[in-house]
Amino acid sequence: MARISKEARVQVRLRLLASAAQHFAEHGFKGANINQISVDAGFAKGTVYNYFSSKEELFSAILAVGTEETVRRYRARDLPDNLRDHLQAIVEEDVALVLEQEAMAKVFVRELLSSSPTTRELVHAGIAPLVVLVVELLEGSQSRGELRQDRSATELSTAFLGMITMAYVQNWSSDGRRPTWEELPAFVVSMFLDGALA
Amino acid sequence: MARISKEARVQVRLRLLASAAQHFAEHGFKGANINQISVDAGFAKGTVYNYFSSKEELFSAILAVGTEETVRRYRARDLPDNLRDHLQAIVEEDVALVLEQEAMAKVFVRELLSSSPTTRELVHAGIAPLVVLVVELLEGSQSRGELRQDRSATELSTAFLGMITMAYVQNWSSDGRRPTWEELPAFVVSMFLDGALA
Amino acid sequence: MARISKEARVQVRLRLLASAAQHFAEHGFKGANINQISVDAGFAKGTVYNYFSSKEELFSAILAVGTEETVRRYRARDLPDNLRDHLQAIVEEDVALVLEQEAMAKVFVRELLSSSPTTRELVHAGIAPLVVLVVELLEGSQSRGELRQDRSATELSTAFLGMITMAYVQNWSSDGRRPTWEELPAFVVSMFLDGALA
Amino acid sequence: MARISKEARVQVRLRLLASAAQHFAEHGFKGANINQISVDAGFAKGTVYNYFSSKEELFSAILAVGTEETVRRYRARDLPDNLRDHLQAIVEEDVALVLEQEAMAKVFVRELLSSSPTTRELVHAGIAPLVVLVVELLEGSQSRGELRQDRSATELSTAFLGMITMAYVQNWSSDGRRPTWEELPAFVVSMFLDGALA
DNA sequence: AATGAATGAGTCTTCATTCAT
DNA sequence: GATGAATGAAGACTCATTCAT
Repeated sequence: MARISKEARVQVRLRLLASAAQHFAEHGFKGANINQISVDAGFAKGTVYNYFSSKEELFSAILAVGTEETVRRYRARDLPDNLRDHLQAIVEEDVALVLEQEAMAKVFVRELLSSSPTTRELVHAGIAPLVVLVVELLEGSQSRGELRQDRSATELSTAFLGMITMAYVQNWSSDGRRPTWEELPAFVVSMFLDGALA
Repeated sequence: MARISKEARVQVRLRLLASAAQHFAEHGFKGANINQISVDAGFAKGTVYNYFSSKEELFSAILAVGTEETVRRYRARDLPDNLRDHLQAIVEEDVALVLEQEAMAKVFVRELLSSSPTTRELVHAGIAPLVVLVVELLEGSQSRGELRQDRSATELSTAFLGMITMAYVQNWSSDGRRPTWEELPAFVVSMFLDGALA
Repeated sequence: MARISKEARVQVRLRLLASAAQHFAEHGFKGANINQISVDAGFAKGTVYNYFSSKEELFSAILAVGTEETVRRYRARDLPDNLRDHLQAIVEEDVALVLEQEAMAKVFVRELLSSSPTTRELVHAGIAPLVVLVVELLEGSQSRGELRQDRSATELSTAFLGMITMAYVQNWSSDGRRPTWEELPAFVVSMFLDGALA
Repeated sequence: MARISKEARVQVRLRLLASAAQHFAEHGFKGANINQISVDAGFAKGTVYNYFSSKEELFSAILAVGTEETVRRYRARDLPDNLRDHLQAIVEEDVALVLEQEAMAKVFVRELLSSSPTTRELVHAGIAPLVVLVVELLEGSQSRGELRQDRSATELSTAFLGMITMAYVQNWSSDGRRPTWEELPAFVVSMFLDGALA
């Protein structure tokens, strides 16, 4: 019974994580209710504790999912040697993932300002893969003279990721009106590279 | 200890608001502790309730401060007829205010994603003055052909304000390393108008 | 200024007592709010404490009013030598007083079952004058052979006062429909003396 | 400690109700302490909330017990066709029940004057079965010409039930001296039917 | 492994009481 | 003497966590 059991265990874990992400996204860490998370995942109150030893651990598990998958999917694509296409591919893959895991994405944004050092580190660790990828990309471009040099690649990446994040927030806050998820990648990349000037 | 002057009452209120902003910013609405807010303001735990009838009302009072002051200070300045200077003035004044009221600013950012409709409305109402100002400015510029026309002024303002917000978050998260508060306005405006390309 | 001052003090005290009776009657001892009592009496929060040293003392002062006045008014009347008329006079005077001090009367009834020994004693002391009067009256009647002898005058008085009390409760609970205050004395006395049989 | 039997759950509920009745009877609704109720029932302070969602609901549950059982027991008896015996049977059964559920009975009496409309309605609903029974009995007697006709059956029932209630109060207040529980039914019925006259 | 009853620390809120003005 | 700001004990209620079944 081992294998099936193991597989089943993973499935239960995923259901719990999905439910938890939903609650943490909507109510914050303190406001989320562990028992309700369990119930909404289709189990009884205590069941979370068979998979996570505490609320903190459950929360960490969500942040641990992170942006690795975004990077993996981006790398799996075959792209022309062109910064604009690469950046757009990144945003496209991130949007795709955010749409799949909307709740988890919201948790990240929500906890960006958390005071708890632990939480902050988890958030930073979670988005690190994406940050590293973008910084490397921009550094390469800078060294080829394609990008402005008055700002470090790190600063530029902050602006880029900031624009992505705020586009998400805007979309969530406006119930998905503008920019829509489809046009979001092109919009963000264009604003980032070309600026607003005519 | 009765019959303190009206002025004294206002001062107490401000101390409570400042303490509350700090706590809400650090721990979120649910995580903030009313008693601790009162104690950290230098009073006994029950004292908040002499000034605010509930945690909700205290929270609302913070968000009600809003961005009116930013707009007011911006309008008080005498600026050349130049989009770049106007945008930079806005960011400068906003940064100045954020530095004065850092905790309150964090509360806004933190609650952007709150699920409670009430909270979300309060946040939107709080930043409305700034949004209106920026949209008007960009619309004027668009009509003079200075800005790209493929995006609405509203979308462009989202990008602009998003970059400001994320620059704040970045600064807070990195303990003020880069971009520093001083160079932040020029950085944001340049990225917004000129883009990252060389 | 002494005399006027003294008079004024008494008036203030009475207003506070009246307001307090209202609150104690409606919400019970624990449920009554001292500050509200003061405000409803037309003063500021703390003012009660210039007249009563604690909630307990204020409460006691109400119960101390008692039934002396009922007895006094009854004795002031010139009545034929007839048990029925005497009993009816007692009820009439008590009803008159209850109508004047409805709130205080309700406090008595409400606290009949209070567990606090102090309160219970106060209630008993308050109604003692009336109990004594009725018992004496019934004893005299018994000694003249007018009343049944199988029950002590004390037991009979319990029945009599109980019927009065419950008639009040009934009247209050039914918003004064039946029995009305006017017909109440005759009804109670007749039920007590004659019974329900045809 | 999960999955206790249904029966066990009912037992816990009863223990909580008994403890609650005690507290509400002694201190009134506002004065009763939920935590203490739970502790005195032998549980931790929060346990009440696993069975009742609020203090109000717990209180209602007590009043909901009502006088149905008294009526049921009375109807189960085989009685001669005689008003006096029927009335006495009612009081006997009510006394029996009051002795079993003394605390709950006190709650009823205590809350008769409560200002909260909800509470008052609950009390009235609780005693309704008994009121209906007595009124029907008296109406039948009146139609057979056994009872005085100058008062409605409803008014007469008020007097009867009022005498019962006050006999209880008297007994509780005097620590059970007179009338004793045993002689109470005969006393009340005799006073009600025959009056005090010799 | 899942359940859900029990626990008890923790939090919002009320309010009797004090006392500076 | 009146005021009402400040206090802090107390209490209703929540919920993360434990653990017997």
